[in-house]
Amino acid sequence: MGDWGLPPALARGVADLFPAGAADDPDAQLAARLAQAQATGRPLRVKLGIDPTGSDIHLGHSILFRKLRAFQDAGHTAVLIIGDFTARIGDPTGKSATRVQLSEAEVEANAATYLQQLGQGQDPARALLDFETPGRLEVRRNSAWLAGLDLPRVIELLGTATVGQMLAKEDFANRYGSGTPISLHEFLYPLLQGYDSVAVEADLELGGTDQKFNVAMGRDLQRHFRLRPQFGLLLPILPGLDGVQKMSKSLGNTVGLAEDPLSMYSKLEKVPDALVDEYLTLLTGLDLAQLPANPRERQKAMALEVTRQRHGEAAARQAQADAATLVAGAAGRGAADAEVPEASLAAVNFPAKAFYLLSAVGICASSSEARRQIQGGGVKLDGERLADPNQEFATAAALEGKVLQLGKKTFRRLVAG
RNA sequence: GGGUCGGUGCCCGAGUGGUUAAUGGGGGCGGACUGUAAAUCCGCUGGCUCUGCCUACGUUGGUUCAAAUCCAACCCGGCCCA
Repeated sequence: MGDWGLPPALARGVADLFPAGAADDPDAQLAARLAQAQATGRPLRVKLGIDPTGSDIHLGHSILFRKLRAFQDAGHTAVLIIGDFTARIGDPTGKSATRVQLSEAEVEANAATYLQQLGQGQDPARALLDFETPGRLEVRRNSAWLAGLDLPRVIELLGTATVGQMLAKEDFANRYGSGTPISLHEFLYPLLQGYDSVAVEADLELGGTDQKFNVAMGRDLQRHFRLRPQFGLLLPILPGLDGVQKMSKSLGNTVGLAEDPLSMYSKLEKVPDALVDEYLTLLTGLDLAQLPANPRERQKAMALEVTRQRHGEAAARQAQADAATLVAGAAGRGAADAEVPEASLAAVNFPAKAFYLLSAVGICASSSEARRQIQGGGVKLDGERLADPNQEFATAAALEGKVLQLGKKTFRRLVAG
């Protein structure tokens, strides 16, 4: 990755930037366009679209928001597009199957959660985006212009792309090649995303590297509608905690922004060594050269910094200390001192057998699973291994205040209703 | 619309009348080891307050003492043809 002629805060972690033509051409070189914006006093409109298809934002998404924030801080306008309409089609990118379509209500609820997690109405010091400074943020919903498109307009859009172009797109090509169904409406998705760029008159669109096709489509459409085509600035796809696949909720390898400090820290401090520097680059502003060379120390530094961004210095330090205590195996007293999520005994009917307790308290997904975990030796109560799934607890009083542990990293302090 | 092949547990994928929650692999979880990791080894991987009872092989019916396995209709998909 070069510096692309951009200031460090904007250039950090960039995977691709296009077009990249003559250095002094503000239509072909982002650095030149930035200079032009500076000179004319007209900030750039930086577009980032998110489809509210899930309920949580995770670190994989956050790298895009961080970049958007960097543009805000440089004085530009972030145009955050809530894909409330496109979410109902589903972006076929990266999908091996047609996405399930969502209802309007689901989409709305997700959108609200997203904004909250991005920092709307939250402490500005920990907010991901700048919601405060006037002129730095526009939040738009694409149903505003997409829901009312009439058929002639849709046909016009469809006429700007060819089947060949669509099938050249990797995801479609794979699916077509392997005989997996592709619905026609999925071809519409890139066009609609591109049309968003037309509607908001974007100067620049941010996206993951997998968005190149869609971002390029935006340029084509803007040209078609006689607008100045946007730049595309692409960031790497953040690998998930497994270090192999991209971070994605459905793969269960995510760290959510809404997670508590302890679980955030403990997940991050054990990412594969090979990933640590990438996480540092994409998720923090730390100078890699200044960090200790020892991989374990780098993991900790990364985990601490990411947790700090979200939860503040004190909470992050506490999480680090707690994580050390918990994992040291001192589950008994040690864990009792640490910050352990609580689990209510209110829903438990006594007398309760051990396996039932585990599921009733929510630490295991089912009582059968709980039974297996106990039999597998993975469950401890106040540091003592439970051996018998059928062990009975007569009353809640006998359990209150104790810490139930599953494996090495799942703890629940039992509290009365 | 016609022909043909196919729809199995989180995923892939065996299984074609009868010990069975259903071979194997992946993934996941747990144990040992370790740097809280990786690699390796071991165990588990439908549900239920469970020494038993439920629900499962696209859907619905049917044939059988007995079906994921046979029959029918329907739904969904791939490919070829139109």
